[in-house]
Amino acid sequence: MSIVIDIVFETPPTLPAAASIIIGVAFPQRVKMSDVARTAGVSVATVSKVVNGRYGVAAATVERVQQVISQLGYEASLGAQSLRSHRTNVLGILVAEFEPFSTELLKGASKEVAGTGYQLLAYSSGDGGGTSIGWERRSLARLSGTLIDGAVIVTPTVVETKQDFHVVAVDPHTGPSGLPTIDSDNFAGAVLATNYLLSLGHRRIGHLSGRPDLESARLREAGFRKAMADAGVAVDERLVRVGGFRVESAEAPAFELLSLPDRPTAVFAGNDLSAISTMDVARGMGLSVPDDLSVIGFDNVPESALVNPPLTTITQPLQRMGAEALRLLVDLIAGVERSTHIRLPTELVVRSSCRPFPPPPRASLPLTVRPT
Amino acid sequence: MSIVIDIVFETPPTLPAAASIIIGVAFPQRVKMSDVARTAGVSVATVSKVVNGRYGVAAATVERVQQVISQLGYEASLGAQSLRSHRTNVLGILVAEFEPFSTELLKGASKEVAGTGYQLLAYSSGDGGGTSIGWERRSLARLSGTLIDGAVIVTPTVVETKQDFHVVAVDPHTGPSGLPTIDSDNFAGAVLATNYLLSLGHRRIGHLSGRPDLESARLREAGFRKAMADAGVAVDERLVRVGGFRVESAEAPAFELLSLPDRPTAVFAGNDLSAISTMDVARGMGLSVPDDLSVIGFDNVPESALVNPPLTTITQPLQRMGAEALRLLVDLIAGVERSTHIRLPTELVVRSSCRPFPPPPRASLPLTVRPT
DNA sequence: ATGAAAGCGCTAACAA
DNA sequence: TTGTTAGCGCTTTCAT
Repeated sequence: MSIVIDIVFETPPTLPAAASIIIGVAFPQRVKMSDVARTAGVSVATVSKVVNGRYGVAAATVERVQQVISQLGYEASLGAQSLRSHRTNVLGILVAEFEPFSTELLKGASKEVAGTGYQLLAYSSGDGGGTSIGWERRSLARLSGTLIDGAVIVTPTVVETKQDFHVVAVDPHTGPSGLPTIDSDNFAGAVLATNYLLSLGHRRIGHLSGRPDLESARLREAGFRKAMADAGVAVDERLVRVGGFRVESAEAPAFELLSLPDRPTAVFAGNDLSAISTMDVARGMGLSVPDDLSVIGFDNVPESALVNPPLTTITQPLQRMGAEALRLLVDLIAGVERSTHIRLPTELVVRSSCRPFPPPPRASLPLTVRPT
Repeated sequence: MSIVIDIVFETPPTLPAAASIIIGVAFPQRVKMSDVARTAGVSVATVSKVVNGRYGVAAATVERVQQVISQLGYEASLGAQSLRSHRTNVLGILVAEFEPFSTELLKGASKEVAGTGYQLLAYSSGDGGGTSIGWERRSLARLSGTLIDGAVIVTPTVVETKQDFHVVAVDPHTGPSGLPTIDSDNFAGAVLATNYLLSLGHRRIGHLSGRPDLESARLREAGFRKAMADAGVAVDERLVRVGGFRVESAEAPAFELLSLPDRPTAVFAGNDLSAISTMDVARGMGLSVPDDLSVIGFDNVPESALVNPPLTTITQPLQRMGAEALRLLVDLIAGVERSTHIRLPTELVVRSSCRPFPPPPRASLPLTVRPT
C-alpha cells in the first residue's frame, strides 16, 4: 500500500510533467541547466552537449536548446562547471591585496588576455599587512584544481608547484626557483638610482631597504652598495635601515634616519611607497623635499607622480610585466616551448624630488608676471 | 554467485583499508578533504565539521584533524564548497575590464574589505571594447548562486536583480533603478568644470560627451549646458560631439572639433581618457596644450597626472566609491537597515592643461640660473 | 540522437 | 560523538 502512495508522489522521469512547465515559466531565481532542459523538453545531458558544442545532437535540437538558453538567459555556473570538468578558461591572478603595484600588473594582464579566449579572475587573500604568511599557498589551494586553469602569483614568498597546474610568479620574494618568473632588473635599477644621486653631488646617501627576505629588496640594496663602492663612497651603515615596502612600516626607520645628527642629504627608498612615506616624515619634521632632502623611489607606480613634489624614481614596466606574465602562462598551458624567465629593464624617471648637493646658489627670480 | 564476486571487489566502507594509507602518504596532487579524513582516520563528515567549526566533535578528534590539515596543507576548494553550501565569504567585483577607473575602485574596496571576514574576487568579462553588451548579466549569472555571496558591479548597463543575492552598482549607465547604487555628483562636477573654463575667459567651449545612453555622460553634458546657460553663453552645437569614454572612440570627434575653422579655445572632455585623447590629437595637429587649447577632464584617474601637461580635471573619489560600495554590500548581506543610494561629491583639480583666454601677454622671464 | 546514471569535492540531515 | 547518505549543478561514459 505504502508503495503505491510513493509512486504517486514521485514524478516518473519519463514524464516531464505539466507541473514542470509551470515552474519553468515563472522563474525569478538563477536559471540552471535543468531549467533549460525542462523548457526545451530534453535531458540535461543534451543541453550540456549543446552548451559545449559536442557532436551527436540533431541540428533541430541544437537550435531549439539554444533558443531556450538565450530566452532564459542561461549561463553555466563556474563553480559547478569547474568542479566536474577541471577546465574553465579562466586564469587567476593571485595577490595579497589590491594596491598600486598589483593593480598595474592587472591592467597589463587585462589587455593581454583579450583575444586569448580566457577570462581573468583576480583573487585577493585580503592579507595586506603580510601578517599571515602563506597566503599564496592558501589562495592557490583554494582555486586550483577547480575554478582556474592556471595562475599568476604576485610577489609570492614560496610556492610549491602542483602537478598539472601552471603557475607563473611575478617578482617572487625568493630568487629564481624552478618556477617560471617575470621580474625586472632590480640590481641595475638600484645602481641607476644611486648613480643619479651621486651625480647630483650627494655623498651621505641613506637607503631604506625592503625586508631582507625579499629577493627584490636584497638586489636593490646590493645595487646601492655596488654603485657606492664603484664611486669610492663608503656606505655609512647607520644610514641603511629596513623600511619594508609599505607606507606604515617605513615611517619609523625614516624618522630615525632623518633624526640623525648628521642626517643623509639624500635617501634611496626601496620602493615608491616607502619613498612617499619618507617625504611625509620629512615634511612632518619641517624638512623640505627636495631642498633639504632628496628622495628617490623605485617602481614608478602612478601614485609616485601624484605626490608633492612628484617623485623621482626608477620605473619598472609594471603593466608590461603583467602582460608578459599572462602570455607566459597562456603559453605554458598551451604547451609552447619557450623561455620561462623574463627580466625586464628598469629606467630612471626624473621628476622633482631630487636636487643637486650642495645646492646651487639660490637666485631670486624676478617675477614679472603673476597670473590671476 | 556473481553477487559474491561483487562483494569481494568492493571495499566495505567500514574498513579504511591499508591501501588507502599508502595513497595518503605519497600525494603530490591537490589534497582534498577525503585525504585529510583518511590520514586522520575519520570520515569526511567529521573533517567538514572541524573545518567549519561545528559542534559535536570530540576535542581530541578536532585536535588530530587540525594537525593533519596543517600538515597536509589542506584548503577547501572554493568551487566545491560554494556549490554545496551557497556561502563562501567571498565578495565579487565585476568589471568589463581592468582599466584605470575600475582598478581605483578595486583599491578602495580592497582596503575596506579588511576586517570584514570577506575575501575579494574581481572578475573581468574581458569585454573591453564594450562589444558584447550584457557582460554584467553573464558574469553575474556565472558567479552568483555559487562562488560569491554578493557583488559590486562597475558601470553596468542593466542588471536584473536576482532574489536572495545582493548586488550594488557603481556608476550605473542608467539612472537610479531600484538597485543600490554608488555614484558621484556628475552634474555638479560638470558645472564645476565648465565654470572653471568660463572663469578663465573661455567662451568657445567644446564638449566631448560620453555615449548618450550612459547616465553619467548625460549628467555631465547637462551640467555643461546648465553652466553655459547660467553664464549667458550660447552653446555652439557644432562644438558638442560624442566622444565615448575611451581613448580610441574620442580620437575622431576630437579631430573634427579641432579642425573646425573656428575651433574651440577650450574643451571639456567627458572623462580623463577622452581628455588625454584630445591632447594627443591636438599635439598631432601642432596645437599646444594649454597655449592653443585648454583641456579639462573628468574622473581624476592617476593617469591624468602622468600625461604632459598634467591634466586639469574633476575628481571623483574613486577609491572611496569602491570602499562605500563594498561597505554597502556587506551591510546589505548582513541585513543592516541603511540608505542604499550614495552620491559622493566632485571637486576641481587644477593642474596644467588650462590657461586663461585670451592669453596674458607672454613675459620673457630672464633666466638667471640654469641648473645642470 | 538521446537519456540515465555516476561522480567532481564538499556540506548537512539524519542514523547509529 | 561519529558516520552514512543524499545531493549542490554540471559533464561524461554508456545504454538505449
